[in-house]
Amino acid sequence: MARYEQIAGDLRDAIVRGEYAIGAQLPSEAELADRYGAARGTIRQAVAVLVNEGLVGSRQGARRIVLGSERSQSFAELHSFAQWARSMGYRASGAVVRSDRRPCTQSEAARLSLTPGEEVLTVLRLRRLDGEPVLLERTVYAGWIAPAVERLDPSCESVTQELYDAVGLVFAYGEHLIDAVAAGSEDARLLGVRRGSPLLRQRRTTTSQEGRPVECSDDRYRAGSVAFSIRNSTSTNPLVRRTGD
Amino acid sequence: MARYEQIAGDLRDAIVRGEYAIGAQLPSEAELADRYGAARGTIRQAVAVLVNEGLVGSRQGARRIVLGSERSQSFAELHSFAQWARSMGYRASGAVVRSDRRPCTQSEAARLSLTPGEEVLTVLRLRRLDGEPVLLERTVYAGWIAPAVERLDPSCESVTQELYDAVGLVFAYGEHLIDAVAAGSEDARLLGVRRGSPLLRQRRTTTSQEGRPVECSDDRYRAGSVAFSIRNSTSTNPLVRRTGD
DNA sequence: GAGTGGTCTAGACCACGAG
DNA sequence: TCGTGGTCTAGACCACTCA
Repeated sequence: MARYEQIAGDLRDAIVRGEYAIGAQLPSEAELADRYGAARGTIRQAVAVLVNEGLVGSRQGARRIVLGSERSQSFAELHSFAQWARSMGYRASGAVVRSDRRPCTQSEAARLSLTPGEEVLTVLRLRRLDGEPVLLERTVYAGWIAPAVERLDPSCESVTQELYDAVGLVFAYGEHLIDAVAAGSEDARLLGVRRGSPLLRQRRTTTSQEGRPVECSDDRYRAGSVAFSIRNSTSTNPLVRRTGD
Repeated sequence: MARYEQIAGDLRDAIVRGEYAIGAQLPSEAELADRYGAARGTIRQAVAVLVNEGLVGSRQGARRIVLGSERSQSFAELHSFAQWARSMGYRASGAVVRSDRRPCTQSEAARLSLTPGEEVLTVLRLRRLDGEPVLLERTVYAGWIAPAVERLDPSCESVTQELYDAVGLVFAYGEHLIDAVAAGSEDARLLGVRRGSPLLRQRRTTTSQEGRPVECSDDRYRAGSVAFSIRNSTSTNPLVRRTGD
């Protein structure tokens, strides 16, 4: 592990332990450099990690301050519902409801960098948390990955994990659009809610390490089962409002 | 403007103009350093901006690649509905429906770093986009900022802007919890939707530059009016799933 | 093995904040 | 005014990817 990661971890632990209260000042860069025997650049890199996590606030001229003390999830595995569930202590399961090959639409072609009409694989998957249905995924896979997806166990726990094991595919980058929709009749039936009741929708496009679009998906969570959490600051802001589209 | 910001802007423009296609490689750091006459560190800082925006992907050992080409919003003003609306070409308006002082609850005390029972100001505000009601804000302000909030014009366009002008307060940091809920009867009446219809809810806590909690709010968007957009990668991941709470 | 990005150092100057 | 974080440089070594 890199030196700056160790230092970041050390500082994070101190914050989580409550050694620095919320609103309290962190030591200056010079002092930290001294304490850890590292160059100022390394210290800055370490503190930048905490700033990105939203635990620490930073402004030119003033000492850095502690903003929060809650340890967030390990971020590395957002795309895997199963891995997230496990880390939260839930038992995740899933089942393929339907699976079809068909030519892609215009908009799918654009989102997956395909030529219109090229074949894609669509999969409807129901995901459960401790047996409770919470998520309905309507996923469109690019044709080139379709065979590997079709070979998967329909009730496998983690598609992400299985695809990595099978063909070394890593879901590296994602774009997400989050809004609320009313449950359609199929949604309602499978998720066990009333038609028209609120669902949290996450439309995403996932890309491989090489920048190749792999899948796009319309995921619908039962209301009350899951929320998305984001931390930000005026300077670094991952969250963008968009008009519904 | 800093040198690295200029370079980042230059590269971003080139990507947006399509000079680098999606999936294409960016020039190496050495080449960019040469081209811009800057040190490698400065180039790295510039490229890091694009990586954070999700436009560019980066892995050790391989050339950086272009992931997307859509210009995201200027991020600096997330907390201001009005400023976001203006930048999107909409006309924002707002009106205070109700405003009350009362002792804070236990959970509000925790979220705003107050002592239980301390007085807070609660404001119910309806926000419109081009005249259409789209957002209902139920905001709880810490007592120390309440007087400034009460002096505001009830129909002022941007609370953020007005508070900055009036008392120099900057909303610097935020924590957000996003989920979907059914419209209650008050929600339905004010937003002009049916009771029980889906709303996108954003619960947030906002903090001043000094790390002092200012307000927490329950914001509900009419479905279809707005979506939240997020870009991420396996290494830098601002988005965290949480169980509904 | 060559090229590339990731880490780290040591030092400089500047812009901003707080007292 | 002085301490602090923000920017920038120049050079070094390492880990990784890819042909």
